Amino acid sequence: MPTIRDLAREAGVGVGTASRVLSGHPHVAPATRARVQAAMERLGYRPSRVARALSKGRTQVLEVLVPLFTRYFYVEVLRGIEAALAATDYSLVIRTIERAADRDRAFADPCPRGHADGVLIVSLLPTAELIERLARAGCPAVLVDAEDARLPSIAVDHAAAAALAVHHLIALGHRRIGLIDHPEDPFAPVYPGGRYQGYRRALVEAGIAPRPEYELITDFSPEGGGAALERLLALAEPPTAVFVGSDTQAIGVLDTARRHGLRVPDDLAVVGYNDIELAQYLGLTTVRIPMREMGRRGVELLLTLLATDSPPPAAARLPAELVVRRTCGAARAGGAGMERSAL
Amino acid sequence: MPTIRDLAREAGVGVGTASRVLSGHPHVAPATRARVQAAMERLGYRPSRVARALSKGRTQVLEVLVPLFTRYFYVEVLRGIEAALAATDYSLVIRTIERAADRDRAFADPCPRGHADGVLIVSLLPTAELIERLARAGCPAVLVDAEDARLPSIAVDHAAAAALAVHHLIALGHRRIGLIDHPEDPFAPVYPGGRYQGYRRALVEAGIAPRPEYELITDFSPEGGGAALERLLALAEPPTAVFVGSDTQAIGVLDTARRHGLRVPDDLAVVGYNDIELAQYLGLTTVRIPMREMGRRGVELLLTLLATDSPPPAAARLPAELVVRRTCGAARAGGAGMERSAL
DNA sequence: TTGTAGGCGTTATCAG
DNA sequence: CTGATAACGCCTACAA
Repeated sequence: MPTIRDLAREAGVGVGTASRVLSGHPHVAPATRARVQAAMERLGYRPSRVARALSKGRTQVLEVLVPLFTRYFYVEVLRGIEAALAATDYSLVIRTIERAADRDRAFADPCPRGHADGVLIVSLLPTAELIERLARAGCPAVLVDAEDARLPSIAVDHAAAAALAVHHLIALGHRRIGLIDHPEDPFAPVYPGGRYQGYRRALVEAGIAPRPEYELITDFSPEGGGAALERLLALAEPPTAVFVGSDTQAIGVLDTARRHGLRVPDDLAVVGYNDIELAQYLGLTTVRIPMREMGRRGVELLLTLLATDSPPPAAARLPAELVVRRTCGAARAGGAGMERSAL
Repeated sequence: MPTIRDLAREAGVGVGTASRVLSGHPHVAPATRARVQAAMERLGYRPSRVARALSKGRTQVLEVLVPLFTRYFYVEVLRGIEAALAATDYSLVIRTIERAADRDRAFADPCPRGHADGVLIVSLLPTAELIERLARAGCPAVLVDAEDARLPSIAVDHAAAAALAVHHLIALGHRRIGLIDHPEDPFAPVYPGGRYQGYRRALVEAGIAPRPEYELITDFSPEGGGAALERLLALAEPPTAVFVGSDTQAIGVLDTARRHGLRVPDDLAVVGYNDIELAQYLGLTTVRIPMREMGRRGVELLLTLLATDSPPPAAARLPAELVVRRTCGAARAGGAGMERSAL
């Protein structure tokens, strides 16, 4: 592999000049520039990113810390990040945190001496130690789908989003509304009980007394959702509607309802959470969380921090949105699209 | 940020010694090693990855080129890659190729002068130019879900996998079998018509004459699948079974069938392709493609190339597997699990 | 076993 | 406008 020295020799110029044309510096004679470019072509020369990084103190790499690669939610966030980065010349290194040990390892040394100019922390709560370390290393970081007063962030008010769903069910006349939720990831208690709080708040605001037996926490899976519904149906006075903390669990809820001969939404109204792709094919009414948007905005914020000398730390909250489909019983009369019929 | 020089001074040793304990070199006196480690602790010293990379000529970074971040298939492959890498101290930089232009840009400069020690190319066919460039740069590369004689690869025989599905339908007594497939990604014609070939081959082997009007190519989406089925149903003699080139399209097929009052599998048997997570909840019979496994094996192969001096180029083919569920009409009598009932 | 010096490929500084 | 030359932080002989 030719180095910049080879390039300079080939072009008959000094390395300084060669470097200048590489970096697109202005003060180079057009003729000289052309000579160097021709030499580049001949040699098939490509500058070394690492050498450049060492010299400039910038790697042109952003790192993202994200839990559970597989989950649709995170993939969508990543997608937003990726899209926002495509236009820039930053590379993206992704680090998945699946176990608490991973978290500690990743948090032990983020960009500091590492290879990244900045970090995007998704749905994870940084430890005080990490924050301190980042600050000391002058490594900008932004939180996505998480909040901490010490760091800029792009988040969603999950309590408000959940309340949206429950208010909707109340408006449809339901008084007995169950909650089927999933536990927060143990190592990522980003919004402890956010949805639960929103659920409770909505009930209270409507003057409905919460019933503890209606509030269930189960696995983040269709099976988990189905099992929870079984328990609700076994009650002396089962709910007439359920708010499910994830569309994934809602799949199991719908399935179990159908197996019990319950008509959705007539016998049981169901509202999910997240608005995964599948939701529309199930006709699932759900709360749309702006996943890609959060990723995109997170990148924008981080790039701003990177560019600006005086980092303006900010905390933005994106709105969630209720998507009304078939399973809540409030579908608009018209438009019998595919979304109305899958279950 | 302290450098290795600060560390050496703090520990009262030379930089050489400091470097040796950092790299875990053997010839260091235990007492000296302890002193250096204590100094590391005090200073909160972290070695610079870029400096090390420049010096050693190794970045400890692997790059993966993958089309369409969003697609379940690729996410699964990435997941396999990620899992295999978690145990190592390699980082992963992901580059998504969404447009032909992206492809050219990424192919223009892979690891060569870049920041990666090796490349994983997923479901993409490298140009001759890229292969040549990789070779010249001594940058190992492996193909995942793609094949090229000049590069080691981990792939699946999509024609054989498709034949698996069609043979199954034939064995169930079907003679009129339709094909609903999606176009290969225009810039990634990895297995041109692989599924189509398998479909045709299976028919021919069973002595069934192919009917061109049964062979449809539509969008990679549920809507695309649904629309295709509409066309098949409009035929004078509609098929009694369809093999669908992706589970995503099969979702639309099932939905459309139901809307037409067709019972699946009695009136129409359906077999999908890929075995996405949702397939089990739809009771969809499908062909399981070992997505994660391909990713994992790809990494293993690449790491071997990286470690070995004499790169043993290999080409492995992983077997696909038919997953029999409800939509083909061959479900086993027992076990009425959730998978049997979602539609 | 340990310290010193040279080099990895660029960029930035500073004379010319 | 251009050409040397000193960093950048680390690793690896080589010498002690």
